[in-house]
Amino acid sequence: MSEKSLNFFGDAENCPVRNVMDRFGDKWSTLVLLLLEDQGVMRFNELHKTIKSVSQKMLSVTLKSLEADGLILRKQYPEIPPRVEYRLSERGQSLIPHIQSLVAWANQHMPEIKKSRASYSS
Amino acid sequence: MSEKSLNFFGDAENCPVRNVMDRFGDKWSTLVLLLLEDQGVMRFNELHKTIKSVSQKMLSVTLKSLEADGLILRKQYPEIPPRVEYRLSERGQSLIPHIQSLVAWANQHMPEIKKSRASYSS
DNA sequence: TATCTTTGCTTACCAAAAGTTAGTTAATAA
DNA sequence: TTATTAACTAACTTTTGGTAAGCAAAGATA
Repeated sequence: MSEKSLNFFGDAENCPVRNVMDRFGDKWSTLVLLLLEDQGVMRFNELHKTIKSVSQKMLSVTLKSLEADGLILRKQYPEIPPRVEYRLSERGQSLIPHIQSLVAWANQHMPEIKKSRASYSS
Repeated sequence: MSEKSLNFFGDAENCPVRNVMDRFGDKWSTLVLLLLEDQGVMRFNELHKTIKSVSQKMLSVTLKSLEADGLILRKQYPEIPPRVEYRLSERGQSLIPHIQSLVAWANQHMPEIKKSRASYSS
């Protein structure tokens, strides 16, 4: 890092860190990606039932933006009632290990972090 | 993954993915961590000047929560005007590589992602 | 024939969270 | 008298996400 990269910190538009976090810092994106990685192909309602706390609205917003970014693929069958399947794209696949490493770190450190948090307020 | 881990998706409190994203999905945390990794020790105003777009309020909120989680260390000198120094803790250090790998991925794929986004709307 | 069911959404409305801006503080040195 | 530093506060705006309702079209049910 240093030198060149530092310039980015000031500039929101071109900052690589902002680019990551603006994209994956939302409430559901990473969850959907990891779930699709785990399950392969899923329909809308399967996702909805598995991630119990997501609303229909937010699920469809999340899926749409993941599709727009080319991270997942959407396949719609011309049937009624409708059938739509979602799966990871190659690009999405390539992202998974990085998310997983972050999640692994969190799993390992969360107990200590929670302790720190608790003692901080006192 | 599979089996056991899947249960977490439904349950916000214990979901490891939510734990990560609730913590680092905010606008400034990762930026501050990477900057401190790069610079070692920084005072409040140095951070503020380097990350030009952050407001004083959000910078202090961010620093406080990073400190509460034990990811950074704060050293205050009993002077006026005040002098406060921030640096990464060991725990914070251990997180850095994971963030960097995510940022590296983003740098590599952002051009394509932006193309996808642009063509999606049409 | 009428209405209910199914799926994958969309829309309008609302509350809460996050972020912005401007103003305040306190001791000292210039 | 003014600038300095690292905050904090209040008032305000923006963003995010949730709720509840509705829709479309075909097939099943009564």
